[in-house]
Amino acid sequence: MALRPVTRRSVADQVFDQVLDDVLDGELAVGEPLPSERRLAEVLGISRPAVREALQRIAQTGLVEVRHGGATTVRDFRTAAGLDLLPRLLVRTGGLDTAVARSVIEARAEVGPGIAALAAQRGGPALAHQLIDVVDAMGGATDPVRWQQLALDYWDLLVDGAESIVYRLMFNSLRTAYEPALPALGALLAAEVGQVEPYRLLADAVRAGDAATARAAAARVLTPTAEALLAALDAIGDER
Amino acid sequence: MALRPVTRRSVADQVFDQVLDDVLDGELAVGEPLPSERRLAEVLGISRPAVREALQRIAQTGLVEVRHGGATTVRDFRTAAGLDLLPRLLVRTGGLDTAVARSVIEARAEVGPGIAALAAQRGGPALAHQLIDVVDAMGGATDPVRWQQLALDYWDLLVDGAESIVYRLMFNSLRTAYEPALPALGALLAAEVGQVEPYRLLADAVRAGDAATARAAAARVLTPTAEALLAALDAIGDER
DNA sequence: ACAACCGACTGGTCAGACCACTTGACCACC
DNA sequence: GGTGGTCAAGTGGTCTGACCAGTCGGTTGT
Repeated sequence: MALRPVTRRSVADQVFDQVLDDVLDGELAVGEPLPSERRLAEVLGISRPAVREALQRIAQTGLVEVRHGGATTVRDFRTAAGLDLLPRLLVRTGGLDTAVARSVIEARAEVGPGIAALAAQRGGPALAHQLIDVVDAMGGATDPVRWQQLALDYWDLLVDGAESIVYRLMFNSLRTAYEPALPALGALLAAEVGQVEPYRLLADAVRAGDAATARAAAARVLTPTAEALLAALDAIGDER
Repeated sequence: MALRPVTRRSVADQVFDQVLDDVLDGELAVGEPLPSERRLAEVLGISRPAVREALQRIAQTGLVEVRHGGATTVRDFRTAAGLDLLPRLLVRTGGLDTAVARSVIEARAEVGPGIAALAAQRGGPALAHQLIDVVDAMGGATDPVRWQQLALDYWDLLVDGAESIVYRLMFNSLRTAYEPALPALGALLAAEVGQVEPYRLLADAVRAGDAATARAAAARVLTPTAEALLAALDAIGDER
């Protein structure tokens, strides 16, 4: 018996999603005014405070601009949106946006080594010890999803060791986008299960405080996954 | 007579800032419940809808968790916050957080070359032409702030050329944090004004589609600024 | 032609009420 | 001792209707 928590979504949540999707899909052109709060409330059959909560949250993400006395207008998300929008761009209208997914994989492969280098400079043996603990756990994992979660834990430690708030925040944003997709991705990444050596080598480089080696080792950790995922995305693209 | 635009901040805005600061400063411990909406409204002397708008916006950033029927609790921003929070972390309680600033500079120097490499692969001569236009404009600029704004425009083009939504969003977040500080930083970066050669070399590498050269050229573009800023931060740290 | 004005419309705020949900205490039962 | 039922208090969710505070565009008077 597989029970799932029931989801109860608030009215404001639904408005938030609906308007956000319309903005991202381009149904509302950039610069175009949204209907007034009163009108939205009437059309949607809800109260104005509920509409306002949704609009204020959207304004918080930077996708619309609310001006007292004037109309609320749509902004260009390519210049206005921040990394927090990534999860919503990655999975849209039910499906996975392959262009966004490619971009995530690229960024992961590009930024990861830099994090590893910083962690090697700053983490020291204490960090290496924690990393090895995770690697040992990975050695015992057989489920691909479980494996990937441990890999995320590994990177979490690495990001901590880098002692960089910017990388920490980047990682959080990427993880938020990446983690929900894990179950769906599990099968694709089954081949990687058991390949602990690259992770161990990276931990060794961290212990030695060798930034250059850590950078190279991180690349070897990330490349297989990146290639597997990009190949899978190509396959999806072909069958369409 | 130097007049500045008057700032009219809405009640909800003020509550938003106040609660956010309390969370970031750790005055509200992680896991701790916030006062109830009714209580907050009473204490602050405002209406409940105004409080709600503020809390919902904070929840949107991930810093608190609102549960129907239960208390609203504080989350750990180190694991819950995304890159959008960066501007608020960079300038806090009036001053610049030097640790955050260091991190921004580091990340900029680390991520920039990757963007340049992608742009070289994908941008081609068309992008290079646009870049050269900006470089020419930089050649005529004498004001440090103006110079830095042109440099941002240059990077904006490069990010466009990289055709990566993730880098685009990262850049937006970093720019949002960086740009407001520009006037204050202007003087520190005066020495860089006129050094257009690195920018021109990078544009050439983009025209040639040479990713490796572009990567190296980007490093040469970024390093002087990074070193100047880090030195300035050291000076600030010393005088305290 | 121009400036001042004014009305219609927009977002901002308030008050008070009721609904939906969580929590914890208490109690009856097995 | 553990189970489940019940209930009250407190919390967030929503609604209504009103008024305040800005913006905008047309009208009016010069």
